[in-house]
Formats: sequence, structure tokens, C-alpha cells
Amino acid sequence: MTGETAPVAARDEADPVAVIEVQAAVLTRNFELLRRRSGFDSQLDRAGYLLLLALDSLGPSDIGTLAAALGLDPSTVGRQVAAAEGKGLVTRNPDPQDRRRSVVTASPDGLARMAELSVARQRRTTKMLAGWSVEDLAQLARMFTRYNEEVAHHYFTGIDQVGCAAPHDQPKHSTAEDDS
Amino acid sequence: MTGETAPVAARDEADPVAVIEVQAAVLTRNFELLRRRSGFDSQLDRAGYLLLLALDSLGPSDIGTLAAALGLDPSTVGRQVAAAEGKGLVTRNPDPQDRRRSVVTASPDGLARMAELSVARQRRTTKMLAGWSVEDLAQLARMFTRYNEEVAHHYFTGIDQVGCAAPHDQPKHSTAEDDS
DNA sequence: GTTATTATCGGCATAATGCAGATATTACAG
DNA sequence: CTGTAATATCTGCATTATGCCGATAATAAC
Repeated sequence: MTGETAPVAARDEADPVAVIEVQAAVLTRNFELLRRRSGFDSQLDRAGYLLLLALDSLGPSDIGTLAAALGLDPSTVGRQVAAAEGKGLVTRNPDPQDRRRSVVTASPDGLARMAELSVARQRRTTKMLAGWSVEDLAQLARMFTRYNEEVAHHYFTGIDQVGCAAPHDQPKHSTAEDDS
Repeated sequence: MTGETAPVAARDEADPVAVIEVQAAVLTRNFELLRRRSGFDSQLDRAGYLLLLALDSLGPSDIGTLAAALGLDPSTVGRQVAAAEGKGLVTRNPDPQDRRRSVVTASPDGLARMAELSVARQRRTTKMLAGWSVEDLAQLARMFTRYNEEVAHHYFTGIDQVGCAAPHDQPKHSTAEDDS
């Protein structure tokens, strides 16, 4: 029948760009599936994790700043902050200088949970990539970072890439030096 | 003040695994933002694109097979198929052998739209990575693919990784002989 | 002091999904 | 052949996350 061979979308394995495009989409889809299938942590969900990560990187911030950093609507971030506050992950105090703002601060408990989750995720990644050589791991890390830098540069110039290019630690020199 | 000092989640740049974990999360988040900010195609949305991709790879299939391939609930895929059918992207015929099943087939128009979108995405990727050397592109493609293979192997052993790792395997398009 | 701007919040609508129940069809045991 | 179990799909309901718009409170500008 028709579906036998030769898919129409010629995913040319010889064209690296085609492979990259498809694999990036696959990676995104896989992460979405993982997120739906097993909530990693009931106490610190994905939104909370990213929120804490942003607060950890930016320091105490108002909701507008957080929304800009996360690329979300202020109302959405406001709800996320409210939820995190209910769980004791962050605290919210009115800014003395400008009492319209509420300054959101990561609580020690929130930071601890975030670090804990970060360690757990790294442990999973370590186990998943156990068979890789150190050189391959370093290469993947470089490639991922460079790729995300390009995405940010081309599509998110206005957004602080929290967790991508932290303010103080510029991922050094992603020069195209490495081969093999 | 906390923003200047070392963040708690020590993103050790010397540890490739830590970088990989963070960058994978960043990539996923970036893609979600892009998806929300600009609907690429009103006629062929993301779900439709993935559905067509699966049909292109598997050949005509019933909803259950598609749901397994996509890692989604059959009811969800049923709705996606209904939407795609309404747009003329797929056709649905009752299976003569088993009239409980409806065999979904990609229409020529659907395949054309899918290929068109695929080309457009590749063109965007090409432009985004214009400054990269051919060797770096090949390296990124390899790293992406290997990484996704590991994810699939560790977390999606039961799911057909459509569009992920199906270079030379025959698409078994047969009408679901899996009634064991 | 009045008006414009800003930050946040709350209501409403939207999109995508999973689960449970209903229905139709097939398979199997007697 | 009949009755029961299993299967595929569909429909209704609930959930989650989000964006937009308007309201409210506070600040800034004139």
C-alpha cells in the first residue's frame, strides 16, 4: 500500500540541518511526555522550579521582572508566585520604595528544594548517559549550549535567558574549534 | 544582593552533565515559548504536524497505534484525527477486517502540507545556524540524535519513537497485527 | 491637586490533555 | 448458536496552564 516506504518528508540523514531540526522537535516532545506522565515533584512542579531558578539567578525581583525573565505574562507569573508562596517556597514583601511592587524572594526552603531537584535531575542524566565518554559529554554540553545561544539570539533577544546565559558566568568561548 | 553571589544551584560549568541537564531544560522551555508566541500555521498546527509525521512514518494506522506511537491517550489522538480530518489532512475509513477500528490515512494534501512545513522549519534552522561550520553542524546532529536515543531507551522503551530513530527500519504499516 | 503611568490582581476564555463511562464490534467458551 | 469477555473508539467532565482585558492601588508628572 501507500505507506510502505519513502516517507514524504525526506528526512535526509546526510543533511545535518534536517537532523537537527527534527531532533530538536523530538527532544521537546519527549520532555513534554515525561512531564505529563510523571510529575517529578508534587511540591516543586515545573513552573516552581523555573521560578526558583530565575530568582536564584536574578535575586529578589518583582513580578514584572520575573515575567520578562521567564518570557511569560505577568498574570501567569503572579499566579505561580502565589502558588509558590502558599507552599513556602518564596516570600513576598511590598517594596518600601514603591509599594505597587511586591518583591519576591526565594526562601531557604525553596532554594533547598530547588538545589535538591537540580541534583536529582543531574543524577538521572548521569545515569542515562553512563556509557558516554567524557569527551562526548563535553561535546554534547558545548553543542547544546551553542544551539540554545543561537535560539536565544535569533528569537529571544528581548528576554533574559535565565538558566541559559547567567549574568555573571558567560559560557566561555563557544568557538568552532573542536572537531571530532 | 543574592543575585551577585553564587547561585545555590551550582551550575558547575566544569561538569558536562550539569550543563547538559540545564541546557536540555532550556531548550524545551524555549520551544514552548516559541510555540505560544507565534502559531506557525493555523492550518497545520503542532499536533497535526506530529500526527502527519507519524502517519508518514507508520503508514495508515488505527487510532490506538497512533496513540502508542505518539505517547498520547487514544481519546486525545482521536480528537486530533477528527480535527485533521475536518481540514482534509487525513481520511478515516472503517477497517473492513475489524469494523471497530478506523484506519487513518494521510491525504496527499496533508502530506504536502507536512513536507512544506518541514522545509520551512529546516530553512529557519539553516538561517539560524548560518555561522556554523559543516563539521559543527554534523556534530550537533550526532549529539542530538544520540541524546534522544538515550532518552527514548531509558524512558520510552514502550513507545515507537516516530521521527526519532527510524532511519532504515521498515515501517510496518500492517493493520495492527498486534492482537496477541 | 489632578491626571497619567505603572504594577499587580481577578475574571474570563482558550487549548490540550487524561480519565471514566458509553457504545459498537469482535473473540471466545459452552 | 448464544452469552460473556475483551477491544477500539467516542463523548462528557475535570484539570492545568496560559494570555488578554479590565479593575484597583500606588506612584509620578505637571
